[in-house]
Amino acid sequence: MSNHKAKLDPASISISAGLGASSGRFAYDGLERLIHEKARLSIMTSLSTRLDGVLFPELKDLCSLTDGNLSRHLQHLQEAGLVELLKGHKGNRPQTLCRLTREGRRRFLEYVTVLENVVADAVAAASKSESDTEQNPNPTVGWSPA
Amino acid sequence: MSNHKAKLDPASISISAGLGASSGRFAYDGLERLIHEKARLSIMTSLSTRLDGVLFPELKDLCSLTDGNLSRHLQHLQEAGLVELLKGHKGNRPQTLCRLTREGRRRFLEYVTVLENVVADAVAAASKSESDTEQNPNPTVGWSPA
DNA sequence: GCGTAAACTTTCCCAGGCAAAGTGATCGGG
DNA sequence: CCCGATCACTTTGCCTGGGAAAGTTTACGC
Repeated sequence: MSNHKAKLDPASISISAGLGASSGRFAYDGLERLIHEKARLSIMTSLSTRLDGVLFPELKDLCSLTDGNLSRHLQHLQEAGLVELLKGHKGNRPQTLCRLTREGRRRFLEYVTVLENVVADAVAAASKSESDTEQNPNPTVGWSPA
Repeated sequence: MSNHKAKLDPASISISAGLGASSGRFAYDGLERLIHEKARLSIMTSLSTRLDGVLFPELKDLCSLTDGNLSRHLQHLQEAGLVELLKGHKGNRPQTLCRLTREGRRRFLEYVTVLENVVADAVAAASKSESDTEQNPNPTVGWSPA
């Protein structure tokens, strides 16, 4: 009677059994930090809808960012080669046009693919739980609370 | 210096004219930091697929996190009331069962809804650009690079 | 009983996000 | 004309908080 040392309660792994749950099933390695950050995700999404570019002030509004933060994040993205900042002037005022680079577009699309997986996982879980019992007040059998 | 050309170029603002871009179209306010953070997003998604809860070690594998980081993030989520940590023991080893609270489930679902919007925006942009010209090497007419 | 391993917790460091201040040009008013 | 306001950014600085590493406690092997 090896009450200890036993594997996990079979019930608890049965769900993932079919998948042969690999090491990091929910690790989402592809969610690179550079894009994932909320402010930058805003920027990238905005720019992806406007491949011809967006001017700094408008982008600021679209993302609801302050001047400083937008500037900073754009620098990061530029250094990483995801966006290009075309600095010109209208009249004599500076006028920066922000645009995705080809690489930026590629990386963003990659990122979004992973996001789709996250959403898919979450939605699958949500729809499954609808048919399930909501929450089991008495989890894993034979498990003793403190 | 002596360089004054005080003439506004109407062409350069024409781009944004059509949309009447609302304040924060791509701000995604609903992406709360607490959940959005990659590691925590992993945790929340994992737990959402297993409402009966997941044991610490398995969760660690699912998310590919180190002990320390998982512990830390779980604490955050617990303090915020999104997860509950049921500490018991199997044999005499400590055994922590991690589970979404009802509130956690609600908030996660909310979050995912926003994520779906992000994905939808990105996908819409991607499909649109397929039919468009890829990238215009010569943007905004009448706009002068530095 | 001593080292190793499992199952966490705690501590520390520093990247980086956000806000506030700075810059430099242009416009408006008196 | 000169002073202040405004636009379009850039720079600086603080301080959160994420991640690695070290610490702790109990159990098992030899």
